[in-house]
Amino acid sequence: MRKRISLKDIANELQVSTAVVSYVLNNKYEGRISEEKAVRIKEMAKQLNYFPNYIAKSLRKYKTLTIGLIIADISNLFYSNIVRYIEDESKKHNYNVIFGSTDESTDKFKDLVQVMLSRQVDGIILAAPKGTADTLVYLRDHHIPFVLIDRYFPSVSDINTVGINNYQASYAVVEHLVANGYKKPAMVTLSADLFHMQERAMGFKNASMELLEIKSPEVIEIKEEVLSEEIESQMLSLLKDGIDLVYFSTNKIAMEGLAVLVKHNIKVPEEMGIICFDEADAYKIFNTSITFVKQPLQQIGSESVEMLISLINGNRFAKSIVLGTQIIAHNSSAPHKKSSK
Amino acid sequence: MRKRISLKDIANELQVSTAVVSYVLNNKYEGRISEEKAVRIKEMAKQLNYFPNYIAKSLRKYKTLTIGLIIADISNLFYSNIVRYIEDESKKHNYNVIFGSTDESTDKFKDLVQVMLSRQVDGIILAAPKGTADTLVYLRDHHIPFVLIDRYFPSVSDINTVGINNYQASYAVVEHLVANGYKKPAMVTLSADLFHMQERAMGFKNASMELLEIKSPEVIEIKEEVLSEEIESQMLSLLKDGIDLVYFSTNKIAMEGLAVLVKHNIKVPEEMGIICFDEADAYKIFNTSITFVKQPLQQIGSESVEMLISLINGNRFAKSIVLGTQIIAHNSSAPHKKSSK
DNA sequence: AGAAATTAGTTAATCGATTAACTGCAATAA
DNA sequence: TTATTGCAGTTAATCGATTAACTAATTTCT
Repeated sequence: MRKRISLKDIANELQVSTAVVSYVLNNKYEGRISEEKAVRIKEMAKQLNYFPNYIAKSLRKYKTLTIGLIIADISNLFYSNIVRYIEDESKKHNYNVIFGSTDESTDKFKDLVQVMLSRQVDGIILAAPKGTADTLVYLRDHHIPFVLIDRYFPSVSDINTVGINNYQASYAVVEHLVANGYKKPAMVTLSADLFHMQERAMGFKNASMELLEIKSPEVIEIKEEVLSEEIESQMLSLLKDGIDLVYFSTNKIAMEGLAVLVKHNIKVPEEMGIICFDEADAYKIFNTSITFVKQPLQQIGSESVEMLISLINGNRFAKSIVLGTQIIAHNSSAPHKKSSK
Repeated sequence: MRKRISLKDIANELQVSTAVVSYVLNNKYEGRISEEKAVRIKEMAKQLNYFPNYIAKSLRKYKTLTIGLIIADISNLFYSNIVRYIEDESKKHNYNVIFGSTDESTDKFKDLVQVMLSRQVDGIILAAPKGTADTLVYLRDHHIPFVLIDRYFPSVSDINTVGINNYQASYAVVEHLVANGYKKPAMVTLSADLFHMQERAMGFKNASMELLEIKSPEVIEIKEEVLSEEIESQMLSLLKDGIDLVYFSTNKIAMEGLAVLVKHNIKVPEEMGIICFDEADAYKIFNTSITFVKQPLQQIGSESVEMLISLINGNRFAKSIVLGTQIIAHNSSAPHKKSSK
């Protein structure tokens, strides 16, 4: 089948040992091998179309130049974007990426970690699902380089993370909507098992209480599995209750929620203001331009790769990077009709 | 750092050779090793938390259980969906996926192929960009298992492909629009370097000529780099020219095109009917439900993996799988006002 | 009883590349 | 002249797992 050229082939061809060939092709031959021979070896390598066997290299060097990437779902817009940035940054450092999706399943996650380790990845970037603190502790205690992205596990100390300040992001959303005259906002979110989602909700709640003096801010939690069935009635009842702006906590929820507005021909922002978490190309086909919270996806990607590589290279200092978010204001949260200066 | 348990550790612990341990843990010990010893080895393996080193396994067995996946862009909806199906199917067969994006660049593609080969992937699933026929020939002639998806290279024979009939898909689009009373359709597509895109356009052209007796069917080609700038004027001039339906040839174009319709408040389908290629979750936030051509993404994913694995396992018969598409009819191409029975 | 077969293992080469430690030889220094 | 240094390589162990070929003891068959 596939008979690739090995160091030995080059060595045989030129009647030298494999050692010289290895030295030369790795440019570690100064003061060892004559320039003349080095040149001939390089030429022969090119002529035979030699490419090193990374598997053999890896076995010997204990480095695979491979990063494991574990996310919730590669087909999810948010992740596929981050993944692209991680891919690009990894390539810059000559690393490859092997990935897997958890679908937020603890079991799948643990399997994936084990698979990655069996394949001797040099490190792992992961968005861990709930209930996996023990795995993170295991990785940490075994000094396996990893970076937690997007998520937080406050119960696990001394780990490396890259993410955003979800509390603050939501707080800023409320500040924005208050500034634009909205008085009765609601948040629609997924049933919050994950800490960062809880933070996102807390930011909204606290800001609503503090800035709008709402005693019990409206936060609707919907289970992911029944999202598309339940969101319609929930949205309609929010409208009936006089909610003047809805804040969707993720892209996916936003799509479903906006679909309800379209279906019932609810005017945005006149009847209901809208703010979404995360950017989407698709927002532009909605009839009103959408205000959204923009996460620095590229930075999350590049910082996490850099951090991981620094860990791989022996850095032992736990570090958390918290990146800022931006509110990109558009018409869906434009100054409210009922507002008055 | 990371000191993983090896076969040797288990062997030392039990004062046996590594061979027995290997035999036992691979369940190849019937008639070789006593059941009693086998049990003790398995227990010890569990106790020491042994996991095999796949790098060593790979080097020895010439199999990495890894599939290389090369696509245009992982952050593109179409690919991220396919990738997810490929991931799932691969996992079923105990394969892992290592991937890379080409951005339709010939150089990046060739680099990626070389990287994959250096990493000794067992096979490659690829959506090759234009100008890479030579690489495909190289792979074919070196008997490196690979499956071409989505794209076609008619100049390269005897290769394995999984895709759809683009010509037919477009032809069916025209049949549909004719049945609904549209008379003057246009197609908006990307500048067509790629054969499958040319096919998509040809299907539209020929069907328009044959079914609508249009002498020179309107096919607007836009370069990807200037898509968002140019599409607006193009769409408006189509409207002015009395075009009654626009057929977008990809998801990305559709998003941009629909955005123009929203911006100018053009009524769909009254002023202009719409048909898109490919599904998108986001269509539901458009003010009219969208008619689209549905590709069998899951099948493309699973068939390509199965085909690749069959090649890896020694199958040498070139095979092309052409999957059917469906038109999912919605309001954006509903019977036209000017139409009459 | 002696040959053949079965059982229960061991030995050692191998996959491809790396690299510490060594060998000769020539040139330079003391 | 002898010792030291530099040059140009080679040798062989190693990474971890696999597996063909072997050994040695016991059992079965005729």
